[in-house]
Order: sequence, then structure tokens, then C-alpha cells
Amino acid sequence: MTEPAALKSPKWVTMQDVARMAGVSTITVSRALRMPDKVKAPTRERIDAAIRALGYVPDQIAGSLSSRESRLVAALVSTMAGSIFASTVDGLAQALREQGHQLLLGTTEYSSESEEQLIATALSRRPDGLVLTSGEHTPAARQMLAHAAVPVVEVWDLPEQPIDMAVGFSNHEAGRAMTRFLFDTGRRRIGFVGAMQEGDRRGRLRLMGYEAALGELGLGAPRSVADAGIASMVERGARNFVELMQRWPDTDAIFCASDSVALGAVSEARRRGFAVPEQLAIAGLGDFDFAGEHGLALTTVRIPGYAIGAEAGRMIIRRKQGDQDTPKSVDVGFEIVRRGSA
Amino acid sequence: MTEPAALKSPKWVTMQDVARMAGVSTITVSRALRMPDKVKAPTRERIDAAIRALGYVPDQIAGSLSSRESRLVAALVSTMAGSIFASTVDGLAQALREQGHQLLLGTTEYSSESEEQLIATALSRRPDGLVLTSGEHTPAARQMLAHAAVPVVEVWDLPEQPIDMAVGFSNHEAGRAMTRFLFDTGRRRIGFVGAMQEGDRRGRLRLMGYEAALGELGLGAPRSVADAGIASMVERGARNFVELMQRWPDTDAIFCASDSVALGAVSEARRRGFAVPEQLAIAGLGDFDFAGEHGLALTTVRIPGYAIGAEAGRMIIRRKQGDQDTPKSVDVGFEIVRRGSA
DNA sequence: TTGAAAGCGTTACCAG
DNA sequence: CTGGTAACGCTTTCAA
Repeated sequence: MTEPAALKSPKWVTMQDVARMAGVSTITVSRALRMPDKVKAPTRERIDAAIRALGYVPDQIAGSLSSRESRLVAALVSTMAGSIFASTVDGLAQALREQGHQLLLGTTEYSSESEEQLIATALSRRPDGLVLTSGEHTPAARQMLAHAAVPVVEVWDLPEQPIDMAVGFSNHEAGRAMTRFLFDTGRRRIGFVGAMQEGDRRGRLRLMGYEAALGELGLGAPRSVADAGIASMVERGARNFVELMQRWPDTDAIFCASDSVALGAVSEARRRGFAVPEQLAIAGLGDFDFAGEHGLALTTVRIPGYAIGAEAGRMIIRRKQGDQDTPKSVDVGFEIVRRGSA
Repeated sequence: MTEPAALKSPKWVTMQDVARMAGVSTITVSRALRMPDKVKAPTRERIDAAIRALGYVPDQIAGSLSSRESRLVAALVSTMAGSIFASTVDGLAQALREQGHQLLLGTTEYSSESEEQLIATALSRRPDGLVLTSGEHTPAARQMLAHAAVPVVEVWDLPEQPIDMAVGFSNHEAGRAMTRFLFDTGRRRIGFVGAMQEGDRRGRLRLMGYEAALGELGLGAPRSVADAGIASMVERGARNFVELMQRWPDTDAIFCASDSVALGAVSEARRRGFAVPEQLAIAGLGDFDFAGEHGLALTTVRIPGYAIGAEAGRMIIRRKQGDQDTPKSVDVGFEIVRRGSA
């Protein structure tokens, strides 16, 4: 009850106020802010002085409504936990800021709403672009996005039928490449751990790449364990590892769907007395923070997550600026990084 | 060149269009959307039908300008990489969505702009609240925030002079508690690793807590190593570990400023043949993803990061709704979790 | 180089 | 329960 006035009228300084103080019209203030060259120096200086004196902060909401551009890009990710999208979001935020745009972040995992709902909520901000990490979309969602005519970038995968644009790599090839790498280091009884049954397109693709390599190399039937009901990837890695070794005790190498899964597998393996990598090679995918040489020293498939985010941001901006030949699909590739675990 | 029209006029369906189709005025559509009870059922149904038929998505920009509420909360974090704020952002996003709000995320680390600039940019969206992770603020920044009269929540710390509200824990107490815990498990020559010289208030506080405990327990002079120029926390942990053991070879326990630092220290220690925890106990802080029992099994100070984010979101909403007695400061506490490393 | 007027799409405020 | 009218704070467009 001490400051009802402040609550009732958190009155922002408006462009009008600045204009009055500087003795010009609002449009001139607007110009001084956005195209300083088009305003005579003395005028501009008076305006700048007024802005500082009043502590004026432009109202982007009004600006956006008027100019019909929000300078906002929305990104929808499952979770930030688990390291997967952390650097991608960093890269995206960075690229956007460099271009004077901001990031609207939505997380989907703990949400009961459908993807359509989430997309609709994002679209209600009239973003200049949308970054999607999910990989699979309902026809309704696709239609909604087409209808909105907003640049869309799908990341961390290269869908055959991208909604609009995509920045990522071939998860299938990555799975195949690591399997072949393990083969090249002498392993012959290679298992796979950590893909989920459903809603995990990327994991499934990695698994399929692994299976393809197995076939090409004549390594026999796949040894893979998947499951649904486990919360964390690390725990999944630990549990699936145990199951895999029970079913195929002579396994000499395990490729994990991600570094988080690999962390669980490596930890459980060491706990159970397996010598990693001598007795059992374990490899991951992602090259997450903790996998580096100063940390777990995990042999992994490095994915340039930061670059994915940055490129996605740039593509949206370019498209927005009317660039006709923005690439539809950018393959950032991957790289096998051999460290201590395989 | 196939659809220049679509590019030139990504014409959004407006409330006007819906109103026309349903044979009502726009304000009735608006009401049907926001207060369905205040609209007669048949009318509402016609409106809903029109909305679906036209694929209408409300324009929050216009709505915000008119209602003077953005339903947007801005969060400024240093980076998403490094696991620290991942679950806090998840918690925040989740709490906000439950209340019909969205998250505007800004990262500061790779930015050359000052905090003032970043805050100003955020404020230009007229957010309903601001979540700050930095810990230290220039007088200009504080003034700007005061001027804006926007709810502000500082997280992961409990400043003595919060700008407005705070959700966190005592970093000093946490440092003290872990040091005492190490003492209780029999360690007497305890080192500290991983605080930066500057711009790292929380790390400094943990170090001070460690030093305080040392004094109280009569454990002699601090053994701490800090440095500035290392990129990743994991690498810092590895490097500082080496330096610490060179200067004080008889050290029998190390408390690390964060789990990332601890990961580096543990890894380097094992690489150099130290038996962890028998010969050398190593503890971290944070209870990050990778530190769990299925992973590194790191003894650590668990910080409820998700809860911090969720509570911050709720506080902003409550404040916005005019709750007079929103707590100024919420201590979420911490908890020592003993696992394999100490 | 500057300005006046007309929106942008929605919601607040009053009427009916 | 429904609607008319006037904002909201800025940018666009057209003139001067």
C-alpha cells in the first residue's frame, strides 16, 4: 500500500516526451534512433540529450505493431537440461543479437500442450522466424507454419521433407561412421544403447546407421537395447548397458545414442569392473561439455552445436532480408573424435 | 519467385476477419477468447468456428500494446553451456507457461555490450519481469531497473542488497558446509579450486565460506588456486588441480567451485594415479546432470536449480497480480549429497 | 531535413 | 450480453 501510484502508473517515458523536450516531432526522434544519418547533427544531439535526461527506452511493442516486424525469433526445444541444445541456443542467441534480434525460448518436455498449441503461442508473437528441434511434426502443425509464412529452421537433423530450411547433419551417417570407426579399431561385437522407441527420430536414425554398418561389415545381428520409461539419459545409459551385457556378454564395443547415455554406460561399466577401453570400448555422440579431454575424455561424434544455432539464426535473418537463395538445407557435418574411451 | 505475393503480403488473419465471419464485433471476439463465460454460448460457437475456419492466431503484439502487459518475462544468463542454468531456465519456462507467459532469453557471455545495454534491450519489450543471474550490477543498471518499475528476481544467490527480489541460497554457507563435511569425513588438508578472480561473486563467496570453515576448524592457511584465462570450467578444474597439488602435495581433499570444475579435477586426478576418494577426496557444487549416481557419482552440494527457476517465475507472476506480500528473498537452501568422490 | 496524419490489431471504457 | 469509440506508442506515407 506504500506506492499504489507506482503500481498503477509505471509510466514509461514515451517518444512523445523526448520529442517535446528536444523540440521536435516524434517522427524525428524515431529517425534519430534508427537512421541517425537522416537527421541533422545538432538536432540529433538535442534528441540524444533528451533521451539520456529522461532515461527513455523505446517501446518495441509499439514499434513492432507499427513496422510489422518483431525482431524476435522463437525457438522450441524439448529441454535445456541434458546438454544437448545448450550450445545451440547459445549460438542462436549470439547470432540473433548481432543482428539486433532477440530470442523467445519455449520448452516442450514438461508441457501437456500439443506442439500445435506451442507453435500457435509462439506465432502469436509474430516472430520473424522459428527454430524447431523436434524433428517430427503433425500435418496440422505443418499447415499452420505454412499458413503463417514464417521462416522455419529445423535443427540437429536433415529431414527429407523439411518444412522450410534445415541445419544439421545426417544422424544416420553419424551412426554408421562411428560403428565403422569402432570396427576399424578392431572391435567386432558392437552393441548400441540408448535410443528410445518413439518420438526420437534422431536416435532412431543413429540406430539405423549402426545397423546399416553392421550389415555392411558382416558383423551379424544388431545388439541393441532401448526402453521407454527412464527419466535421465545418464540413467538410461547405465541401465541399458547392464541389460545389453547380460544378453550379449561377449560384446567388445558399445556405441551410445548420445554422450549422456555414454556417461551412464562408462560409469556403470567401470563400476562393474570392465576395463574401458581395453576390454570394452564405449563411444558417444555430441561432444558435450563433460566429454572433453579434460573431463570424461569420451570418444565421440562431435556435433557443432553452437554452429548449428548460429547458422540457423543467420539463415532466418538472411531470409527475412529478402535473400532469394538462402540454402534450404545446411549440412554442418560431424567428426569422430578419438579420446580415451574407445 | 514462385510466390512473391506470399512474401509481400504474409497477411495474417485479423480479429476483424473473424468478427466479420461470425457476424459480431471485434470486441466480442476478444471476449470470447479471453473470457468465454461473458459471451453467450451460441455466439461463442460461431466465433470458434470462424477462428478455426480462418486459422486465426491472435496478435499478441497488438494485444500487449493495448492492454499494457506483454506476458513476457526476460531472463539474462551468461551462457547456457556449462550446465549451470539449464535446469533453472527449464523451471522458469515451465512456471511461466503454466501462467500463460513466455520467456525471452538473453545471453551475455559472448557479448561486447554492457549489462546496461542488454537490460535496456530486454526492457524495450516491456517484459512483465526480469530474471537476472549475474550477481553484480552497475549503479546505472540498478537505476535503470528501478526507473522501469519492473519486478526483478536475482537468482542463484542471495545478495545483501537485492535489486528487488531474490531466489537462491547462501553461497558462503554452502562453501562452509562442504568444507566442514570434508572435515567430518576425516580430511584435514583441504584445498579449494576454481574460483575466478573477478566477475564471479558466487565463486568468491564459496571460497570465502571455505576459508571461514578452515579458520573455525583450525585447519591452517587456505590452499586455493584461481586463475582468469581459461575457457571451460572443466579445463580450469584440471589445470588448477595440477597447480594445487604442486604447491601443496599433501592435500587430502579438494572442494571445487562447481561440478564442472570438479569433473576436471577428478579426471585429472585419476589420470595422474590418485585414488579418489581414498587418497584424495574431491567434491563439487551444483549436482549437475553428469554428477549423479549413474554418472560421475560426485559428492556435491545439491542446488535445486529447477526450483529456483520455477520459484522466480511464480514470484514475478504473483507480484504482477498485485500480491502485496510477495517475499523479497527466498532461500531454497542446499544439501550435501555424498556419493563416490568424497 | 522535418512534420502531419493515418494507421498497425488489439483491449479499455462506457453505453445500451 | 454486445458494441462504439478511443486509445496504446510507434512507423509509414506523403507533403512541405
